[in-house]
Amino acid sequence: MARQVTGAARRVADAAEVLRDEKFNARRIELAEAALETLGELGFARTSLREIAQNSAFTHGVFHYYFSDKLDLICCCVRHYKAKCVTRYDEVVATATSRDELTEGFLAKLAATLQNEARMHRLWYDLRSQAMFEAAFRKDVLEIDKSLEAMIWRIASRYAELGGKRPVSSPAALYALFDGLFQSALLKHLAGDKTAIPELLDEVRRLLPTVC
Amino acid sequence: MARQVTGAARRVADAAEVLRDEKFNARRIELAEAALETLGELGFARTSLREIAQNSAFTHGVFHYYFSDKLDLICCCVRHYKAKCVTRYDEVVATATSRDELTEGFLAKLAATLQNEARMHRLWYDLRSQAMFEAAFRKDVLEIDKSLEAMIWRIASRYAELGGKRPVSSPAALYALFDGLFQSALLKHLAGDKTAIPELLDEVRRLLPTVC
DNA sequence: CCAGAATCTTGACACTTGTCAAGAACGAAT
DNA sequence: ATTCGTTCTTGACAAGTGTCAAGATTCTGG
Repeated sequence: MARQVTGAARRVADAAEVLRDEKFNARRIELAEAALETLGELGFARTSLREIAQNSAFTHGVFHYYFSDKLDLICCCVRHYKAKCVTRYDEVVATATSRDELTEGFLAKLAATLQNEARMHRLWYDLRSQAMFEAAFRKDVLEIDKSLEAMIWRIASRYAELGGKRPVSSPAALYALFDGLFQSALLKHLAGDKTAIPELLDEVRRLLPTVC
Repeated sequence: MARQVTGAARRVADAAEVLRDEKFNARRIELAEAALETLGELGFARTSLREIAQNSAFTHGVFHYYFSDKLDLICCCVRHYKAKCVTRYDEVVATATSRDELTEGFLAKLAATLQNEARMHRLWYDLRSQAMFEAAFRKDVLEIDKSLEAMIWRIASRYAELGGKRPVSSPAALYALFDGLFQSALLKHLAGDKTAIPELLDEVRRLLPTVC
């Protein structure tokens, strides 16, 4: 009987703890999201915790309550960023019923991303470069890179399938190609080059049928 | 007569000034080279002028005598880095007399670069990312990117020529592909992945005949 | 309603940063 | 040898950094 009571109490306590953990985690993500704003604006090198706090509804002390240090915060940002990114094209892949439809859906999303989320993406490239110096970032970055590669591979596979073919190169090479093109277009776009986006689209439109 | 004297004096003075300028510039490059050491070690975000000075034979004040500010120094570093980089494969292109020879020469240089100059190259990717945030870097970075694209194109053209073919894709796409592969391999290599280099070589060996 | 825990604010700390200026050391022309 | 312009060193400055701890505030279970 006593054991049952303690068992029940334990369960209640556990549930409470889970709830607290969830709340804690939700807050972490809120903070990470706020941090991503400033990081996307200034880049890793120029972003300080106080700057992040000032551009958000929080005070700089809160960040140390929820994160052990700055790296911890930024790792959380990177991980959170991932979840948003890697499913970007999945709807297009799922709904397209022809090669043309897939192409146009892909290109449209590509252009929109470059246009509207340039800051988030330059941050991604920044952090991926940081991972070459800072070991703490590597695990997460490599994982995201893998997810992005898989994402591109899903598009290419579907595209090939719709044409009754198979992709002619490896997932790694395909990802390298598209990522390289995107990165280059992003830089040009940020530099004010109006032709960057249409040229990327042309290039991809030309490339797709030759690689899949 | 007086005019001739002043003319001669002017010429002497000019020569002296040119000499001083050259010396000044040589010093700038020395300093830039020293800075590149530390930048390659720590990355842009973590490198301070004092750190650069401490890892070199100079004191931190000298840098302000030769450069107007930190950005000026780093721009000089980037520009200097370029000169070293863009001719890396030219000898191979010039001397190879068959597709195999070109392939093996290219792959050997690729592997050596990844092995021995990883720090310089991660710095390049770091600075290219910085250019997405800092407008002052963009001009130089875009220019270097163009030079690297041309370098890759020279290899591909020669490779195609040796097989009596023509490259099947644009210079931009080819550069994106190889740069993307290199960047990914570099990150894996720095993360301690022993297979990164051989896998890159395999990939490139497989790719070359299909793109040219 | 109240005690104790969770959450948040504030201000301080030790340290690093880029920049600059005063002057020392040096070199070359007179 | 002296003088003058170049080159370099040193030390200081203000601003900004991550981190932390003491206390205020808010939330919550009893």
